Amino acid sequence: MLQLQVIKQDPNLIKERLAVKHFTATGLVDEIVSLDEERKKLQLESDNTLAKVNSASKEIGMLMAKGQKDDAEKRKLEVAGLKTALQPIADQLAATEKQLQDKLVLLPNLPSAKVPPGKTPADNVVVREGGTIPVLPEGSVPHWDLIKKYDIVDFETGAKITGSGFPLYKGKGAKLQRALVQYFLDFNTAAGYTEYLPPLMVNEASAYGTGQLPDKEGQMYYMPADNFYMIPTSEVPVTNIYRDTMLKEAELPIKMTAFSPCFRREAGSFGADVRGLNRVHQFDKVEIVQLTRPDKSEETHDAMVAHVEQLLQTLELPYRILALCGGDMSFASALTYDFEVYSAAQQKWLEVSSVSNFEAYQTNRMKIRFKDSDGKTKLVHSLNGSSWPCQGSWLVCWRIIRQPMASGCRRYYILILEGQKLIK
RNA sequence: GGAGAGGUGCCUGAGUGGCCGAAAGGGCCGGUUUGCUAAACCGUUGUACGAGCUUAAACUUGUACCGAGGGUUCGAAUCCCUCCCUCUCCGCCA
Repeated sequence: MLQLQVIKQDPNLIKERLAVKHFTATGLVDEIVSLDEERKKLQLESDNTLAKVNSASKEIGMLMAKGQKDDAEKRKLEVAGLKTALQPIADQLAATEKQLQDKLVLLPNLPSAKVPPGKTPADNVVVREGGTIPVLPEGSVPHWDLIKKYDIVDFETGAKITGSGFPLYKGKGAKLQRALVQYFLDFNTAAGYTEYLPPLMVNEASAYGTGQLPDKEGQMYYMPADNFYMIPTSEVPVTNIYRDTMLKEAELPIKMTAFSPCFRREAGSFGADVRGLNRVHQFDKVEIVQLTRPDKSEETHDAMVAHVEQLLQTLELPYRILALCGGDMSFASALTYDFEVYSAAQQKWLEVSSVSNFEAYQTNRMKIRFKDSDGKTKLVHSLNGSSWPCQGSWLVCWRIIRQPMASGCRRYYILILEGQKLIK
């Protein structure tokens, strides 16, 4: 969430910036400012009363020690009076704090200055393109048909075991999946990211920390018996590693990568978008996360975009990078670049990765801070990006099967054995 | 799931109702001493939200925080309740 300090500094600027995201409830900002004023007044009142209670209690202790029981009893009555008077103030203070908090979490992150204006995906701006769009031979079919033909992903059996949207990888399909995970993780660790294998369920505090709660509650699988959520991305457990932590400046930047299956209910999705592996309830993903100094997050974002771009280049996929416009960005993001790969068979661009800078929005919730060289405590910035969602792998799969570089398949198996770079 | 022992500051660890935001040791940082290093000695060393002063910082000051949340009490790290976590033993175990 946004820092209260920042909002108070220039409420009008906040309103202007939020307008870029087409966030219209700017009355919220005013409410927050006045709730905070209210909170301060109540706190002052409450603190002053408590101070009186504390000093009276100390006196009572001393009077008791001296044996002056009657005086002590008198003071006790006084304290009782103070506490009665305090009760409504304390209640009001707690209510005001809660209201303030509830309003604060409703404000999305401010878009960075780099965010292009616009409302819909059509307004996103292409930043760069790379690779060559292949010309498919006559009679080419999309991946969901190829998968069937080669019997490497079995949706029907997945649906039988669990339900629709839970693919069952089989034989070479399973092996390719494993090989790609290895390849992407190795690619990331070679760039200095520390590898993690996180828990696949998280508690409420973690889901709240990265902003999935309360925003995305209905989109996560929930285990009521233990109050756990299945992770929708490893960003959640990985970013939460440092929740409530005071970092040393020298520890920054922190670069983490993790593979995990991801679970999403995708409630409300339907139609062509959900065909094949385009959108499923369980998919595998390798994620990169960085925690940086605030003044470094912009260049870190560029570096992470370049990193994912290189990865796509090694796969020789036709890609483009989009700067998401204000209206298409996610709630918590300040700047998002999407990667799309062109599927010649589906004849459309498919999102394969998304690299976002959250600035202090997530870390403010999670209280991930560091001491700067001037001794000031500051929030770090958090960024993350997917370096591989399932779609990407199956576009690769398409290449392996359709293109003459059929040896590529073997190439990935070599990767499993050697754990090394992509061999050309 | 049952029984027991625990959870205190950066770390170890003391603290069973007031003088405890918290002993002691270690670490860290600053200083003195010193060819250098080490050692020794002195000092400092939490977070959050307020108030005062201030351009600001520094500083002074209030409140809260000893796993989390409630309760008892004039007063809680300390007593009671619930929950979470760690360790030991027993049970269960696809």
